[in-house]
Amino acid sequence: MSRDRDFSTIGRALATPARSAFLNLLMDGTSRPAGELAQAAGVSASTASEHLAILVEAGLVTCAAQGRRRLYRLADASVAEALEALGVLADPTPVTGYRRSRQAEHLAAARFCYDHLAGRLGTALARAWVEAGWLAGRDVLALTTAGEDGFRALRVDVDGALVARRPTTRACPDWTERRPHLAGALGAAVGRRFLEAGWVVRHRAGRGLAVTGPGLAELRERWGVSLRG
Amino acid sequence: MSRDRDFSTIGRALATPARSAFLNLLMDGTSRPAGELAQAAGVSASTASEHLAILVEAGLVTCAAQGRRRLYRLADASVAEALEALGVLADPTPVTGYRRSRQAEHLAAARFCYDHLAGRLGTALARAWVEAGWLAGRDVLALTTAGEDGFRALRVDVDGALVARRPTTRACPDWTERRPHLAGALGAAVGRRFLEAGWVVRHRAGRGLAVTGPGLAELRERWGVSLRG
DNA sequence: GGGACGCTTCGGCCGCCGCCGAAACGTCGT
DNA sequence: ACGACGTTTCGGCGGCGGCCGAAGCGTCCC
Repeated sequence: MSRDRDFSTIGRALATPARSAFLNLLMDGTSRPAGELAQAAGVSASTASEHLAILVEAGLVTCAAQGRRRLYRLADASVAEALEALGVLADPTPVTGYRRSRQAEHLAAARFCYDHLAGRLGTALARAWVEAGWLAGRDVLALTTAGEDGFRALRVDVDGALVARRPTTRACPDWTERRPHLAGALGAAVGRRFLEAGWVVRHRAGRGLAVTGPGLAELRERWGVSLRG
Repeated sequence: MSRDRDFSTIGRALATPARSAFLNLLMDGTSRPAGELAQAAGVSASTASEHLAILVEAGLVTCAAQGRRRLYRLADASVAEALEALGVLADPTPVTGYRRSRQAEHLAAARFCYDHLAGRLGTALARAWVEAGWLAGRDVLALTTAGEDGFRALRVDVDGALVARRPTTRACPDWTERRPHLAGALGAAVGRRFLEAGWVVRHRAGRGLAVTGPGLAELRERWGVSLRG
């Protein structure tokens, strides 16, 4: 069975709560220093370092030195996709402590899922773009010709997304909402454009996104998108 | 971070070569007794029983008693999808022994990927159906209106696939070919139809498919599909 | 250059887990 | 009813791996 895949090595890499926590923290596509990951996961710096080495060894995470810090991030979009698929199977971890609620609410509103918009913002946009005829297939989110023009008008790099090596569009299951949001090369291009235009801003330390005033008004006017829970 | 997913429990479930081998054996959607899995993975019956209990506990496989035997199978299509996504990251296990070559060749030609056709057969069909205009998007495989009629003419249950809870179509990365094959509700409907019509037959003990004479001729005539490597 | 800082490496401890054989349990066939 | 068979449970062994503190290494800052 030379076609068999070895799930055990990757499985081992995922198999501890600390490493799972690290991956969750990195799933928004950000780069984070080892110390921050250690503190967030509640392990000592030395333990975190060992865990991170294992994740790098497994090819799930890459490390970039920046001065005396080392920044870790997911290795690849395919890693994020695999973790998303696994997340569909995994139960959400129980809420620990009441301080989480505001934070969780914040994340549910708008966040990045590796390189594309997720949360209520991501799913609402996907829904709106399907209704506008820009994307076809409620659960497929295929780009239509109308969508090509529409996204171009938003100054999203549609042409780059059309010739990218990975699929132009992909429906990514949103863990907090029940609906998919837009991923794939176009999803990433949309995310870049939203950041570049300042419609969303990455939250400093946290994982969420702030939606700026003009962006929020634009969203509500054009697509009837509301971020109310 | 109540949105976090616990990858560690599922990771543990995947984290041994024996359990990885079991999942590989079950990825074609078949149900297999514990003893067969034990023998295939090269562990004792008692060890296999423990491993299978762990996989059941993790929700990855289910167990159905049949007489004095117990048949194990993947729990769900979402499990197969997650394993596919993980398989993209995982290296293929090294070929062990030359006897594998015929077997591997056999699997590369045609096999089931949980509930849909894969291997050269699956990817060639997907390509042909894109060229025929039945599916749109080389890497998306969205169903077109022409495709609805076409698949109906093949007596594939298109309408069931259109209203299924899961996406109608999904592009599933084929590990042996470089191209995607058709998955999702329609992929499963196509697989059922091919079995029902006798165009393909599940191989007795192995994981491959036999393509029957009439089916093969039909494939070649209608879609120019060849199974030659 | 000296000290603070971030990270990794090392050594040692402890617990978990994979492995097996033997025994128990339930089912099938005669 | 009895033995054969498939599977699970149990007990015990051995090794891997997660955890930490201390020490080592490189970088930044005054």
